[in-house]
Amino acid sequence: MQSTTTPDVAAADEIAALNVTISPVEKFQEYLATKGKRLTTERAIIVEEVFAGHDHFDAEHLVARLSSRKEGRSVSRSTVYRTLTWLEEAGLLRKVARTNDREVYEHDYGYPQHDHLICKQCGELIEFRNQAISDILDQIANQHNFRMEGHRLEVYGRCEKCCRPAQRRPGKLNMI
Amino acid sequence: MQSTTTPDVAAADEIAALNVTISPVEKFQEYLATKGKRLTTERAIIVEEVFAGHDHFDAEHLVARLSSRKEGRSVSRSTVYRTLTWLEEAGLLRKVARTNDREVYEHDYGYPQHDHLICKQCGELIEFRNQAISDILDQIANQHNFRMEGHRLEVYGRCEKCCRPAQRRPGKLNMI
DNA sequence: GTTATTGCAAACCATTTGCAAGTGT
DNA sequence: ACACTTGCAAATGGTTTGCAATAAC
Repeated sequence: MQSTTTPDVAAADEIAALNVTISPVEKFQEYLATKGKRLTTERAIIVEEVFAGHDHFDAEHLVARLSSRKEGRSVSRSTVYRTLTWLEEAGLLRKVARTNDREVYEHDYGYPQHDHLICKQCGELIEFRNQAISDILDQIANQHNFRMEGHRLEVYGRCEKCCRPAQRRPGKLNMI
Repeated sequence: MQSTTTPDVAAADEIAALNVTISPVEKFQEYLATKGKRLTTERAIIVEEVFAGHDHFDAEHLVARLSSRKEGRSVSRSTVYRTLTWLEEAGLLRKVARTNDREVYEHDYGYPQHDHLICKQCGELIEFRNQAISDILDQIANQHNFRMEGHRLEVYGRCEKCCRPAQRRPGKLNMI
């Protein structure tokens, strides 16, 4: 998993408040149907694994967790990649960053809109939410007669820990 | 080159107004010096080529323009890639998007801060500037004791042309 | 003369794809 | 039966890197 700072408690409440009427699997099922595709065992397994927590993750993480599972069927790398693509199209996931040359995904269904501060040193993703930015983007898109479908905002820099001149070993997991 | 919509005329004025005291090459030279690196002929050629216009471009574009030049020395693919990395670190360029699996660069020196609307259908990059967003980001970074060094905001969707139901052949250059 | 740099070709590596065997309806 | 899927292994393709020859100071 990606090291992650989860937002404040208020966020958790809001998540609960979101009117998630159907489960991720059902939602995916629904999307697949519109494309004449099927909800196979493998696809269901992947969706369940992905929505078991709400951490950020990349394809490799998923492959690692699914390709060697003891209980139940295991899922191949190709299928993971193929399914991630459908999940993104279905609006269940979105790519939010690129770390260590890998696309990082996170939930886009049943989870409030937000963006990230990304630490160049330790790679930590810090979530933040800001309605004003979304509003401004709507407005800008309108001005340009642009039909906005989504956005990706990555703020780069150094996180609090990595800024403090070496005390108790700041993170130095990845990146330069 | 990348298909690009240049900002309004006011922007051009503002560019001129920016107090660019030293040329990109000099600025690069300066940075290289701090790293004990040298400003070689190849590096100068690359910087000049890159700052000849202010279009968006990717490594491949540059390689194409520089590896087969008749006049003057030609520059190899490796050197182009290596130099792009230094130029980014030097603050002369920044990566603004990823199109067709390639990183897209643009000037970050002598050019006002802005972001882009990216058409998923034709790949066009439409620039827009908005001070409010920058201000909000400053504020958010502060709240998290995050030392912001830059950001990358990509707004995805369909551009005006590609939204209009097929009249005079909308762009369909790349992407899906 | 050192030390950094270039160019070439080979290596990398995340992601994609062809294809034969398998599965859902 | 028929179309969609899977898994494997091989291919892709942008980017990086090892290394011997070359250039900058």
